[in-house]
Amino acid sequence: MSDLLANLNPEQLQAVTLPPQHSLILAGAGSGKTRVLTTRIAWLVQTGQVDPQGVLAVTFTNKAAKELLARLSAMLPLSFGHSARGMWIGTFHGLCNRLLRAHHRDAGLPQLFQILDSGDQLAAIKRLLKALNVDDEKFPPRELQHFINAQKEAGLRPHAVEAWDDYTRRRVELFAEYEAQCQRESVVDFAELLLRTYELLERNEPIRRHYQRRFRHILVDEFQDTNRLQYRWLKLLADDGREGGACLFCVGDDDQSIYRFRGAEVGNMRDFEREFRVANVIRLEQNYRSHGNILDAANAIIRHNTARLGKNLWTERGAGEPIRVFEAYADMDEARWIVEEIQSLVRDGMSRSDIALLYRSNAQSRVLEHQLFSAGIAYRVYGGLRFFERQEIKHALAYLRLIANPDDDTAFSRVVNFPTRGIGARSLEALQDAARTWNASLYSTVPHLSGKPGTVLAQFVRLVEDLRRDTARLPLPELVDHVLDASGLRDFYRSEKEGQERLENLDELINAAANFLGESGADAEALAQPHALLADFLAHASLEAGDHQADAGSDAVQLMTVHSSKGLEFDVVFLSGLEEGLFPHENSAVENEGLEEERRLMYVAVTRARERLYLSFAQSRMLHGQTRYNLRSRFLEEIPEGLVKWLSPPSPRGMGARSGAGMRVEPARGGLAPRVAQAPARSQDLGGLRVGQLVTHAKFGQGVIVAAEGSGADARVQINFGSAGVKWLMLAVAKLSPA
DNA sequence: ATTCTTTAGTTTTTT
DNA sequence: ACTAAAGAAT
Repeated sequence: MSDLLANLNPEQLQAVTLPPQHSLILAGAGSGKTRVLTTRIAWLVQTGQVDPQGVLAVTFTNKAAKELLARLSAMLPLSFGHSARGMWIGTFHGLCNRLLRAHHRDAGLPQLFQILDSGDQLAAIKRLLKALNVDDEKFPPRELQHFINAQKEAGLRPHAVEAWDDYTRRRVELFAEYEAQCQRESVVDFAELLLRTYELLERNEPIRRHYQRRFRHILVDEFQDTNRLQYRWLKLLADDGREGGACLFCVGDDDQSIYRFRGAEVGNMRDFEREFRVANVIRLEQNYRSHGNILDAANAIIRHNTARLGKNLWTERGAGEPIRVFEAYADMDEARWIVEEIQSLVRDGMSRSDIALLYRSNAQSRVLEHQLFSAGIAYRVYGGLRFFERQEIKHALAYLRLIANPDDDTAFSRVVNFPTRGIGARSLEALQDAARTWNASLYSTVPHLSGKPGTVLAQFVRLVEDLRRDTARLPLPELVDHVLDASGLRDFYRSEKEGQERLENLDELINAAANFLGESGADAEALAQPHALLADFLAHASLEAGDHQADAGSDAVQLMTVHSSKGLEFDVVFLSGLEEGLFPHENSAVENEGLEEERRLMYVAVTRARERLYLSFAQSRMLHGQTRYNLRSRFLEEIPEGLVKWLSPPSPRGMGARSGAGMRVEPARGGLAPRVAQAPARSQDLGGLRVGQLVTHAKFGQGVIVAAEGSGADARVQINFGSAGVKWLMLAVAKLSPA
């Protein structure tokens, strides 16, 4: 046990050994958050304060859950008499799935209910709109999806939604129709998993009491990312914080809350503190990751935010290197410079996988990839399609879903004519109409159909019936294998010219099934029911879409958005595109507190770096097919000058005023040919001004000329004033002077 | 049923 | 500029 607590700093030790009371741990970036969480659990168990089955640990991602479990298993070896077995460790959605399977009857669901991922949900909504003859221009499916999820996350069923206008009233009706459709098809979307579980616990006292008594300690990771419903869910399980309820131990960092746009509610941290009368708030401020200069920069940036719980990171490591800042003429030059810098780092012995290239939006990866590719540097982009989201995998899963649950109309529609078997839109429309009148699923309506469409469809139904019969006694991997062949999917992709990779992925699906079987620890009884096991596998596929296509093993430079870099760390970090409009993103200006979220994002980006941090921006950048001229990001201004080393001489504020001369750090070769943007011919008469130039306006301050039109007395210029916005000004009226 | 054409959208993403 | 998805034509 002394082992367990050794090497913790005083704050970490305090957090780990807190008495059984509600606690909030404000864990700064790199402060050993996961360590505190795992050690706390291990300590509680080893000191006999709680049985493993009294522990519930909730995370947001499967990755985090796995890491928690792995580290706990290492800390609590079986020989000690305790182990991680019996604990409930998982994501909110994973745990809800588990609860709903266990109590499906009380939750009003069939045992083999299926889970819709976002794509499935969207398809289901589109199908619904079509069936109800709703104009999808007036009610865009995506918007409706967002609306429905927002209601569910607010804990509202259709009857409880307040609608003041006709439009919302109609959306609420559609919400109700959507719910009816899901119930009919025995499917559950992500938000429904949470809401259903919440309602189950709220309405069913015996079940609620059972879990309230069982879980003595509830630990929550990344608490700043919880949404309203998740917070209420926790409150319910912890019996509202009452005497005798579970202890809540929430770990989070309000400064790293970057998912407001998808419903995360930082306010939950304050609410938790108040509603649970949290006496123990512990700040973990010692950072074990980054050098001093990097931390100082991060602290300086985040200090500009007002709504904070307050925290200041410090380190015992030295100041380290200054932060390197580079200004490029164009996005291409920026990328080229980054690549040259990487080449020199690699020459000095740095491994590529210790280098990360971060950017605000995915579109920015293109230029970087292009330059890396030409230079022959191995790189890996995070954030593409994930395994279970691939087309061929989704098709295979749809067949499997039909075996487990023939009423799943989403799965039915997906593969009824894939591979094509002559079932066109007309036949399907007839089937949909019939299904509506019979109030039954598409699958079960087929026998009621007559005529030619009836016979082709009946063949499809027979195919699925055969699949179900022939796989009833097969082990899961063989079951999948059989379905791939009998469905014709394999044949289809074999005949496709580009089908090779898809075939490999299909084989990989068999491996995934085998792995799942191995990890599930299914006993003989479970093995005897392959179709129940199949339902579990399908839930797994929906809940865990698989890794992004990144081979962790290979030595490649890592490219990703700032969002997906959260939780990771690298020796060297390049943060590119630090320009107004890009980072902070222009859309954030109109959002409530949007700028503060952007700043938190910047804070996350900066704190990813261990040793060295590069910040760069470009005067001009191609975006949506147009060259844009941006000012440099205000976040750069927020870093104290003393921490920074300019690799190019700093221009007044932003850019444009400088010509190509005087670049202090010359790139090895290729050069950064001064690439002053060519103004369009029609805008030459601008009295000495040109597109891309930096100017000063009495009221709006400094800005950069983005475009121009007209001439003489009519000449107008469009100027990007950064925080003051983008404006069209008459040259004759506005007093502009070159900055 | 396949192939060509048009159109809209293009911040961030997990479950 | 580029893509994905819907629509129209063959």
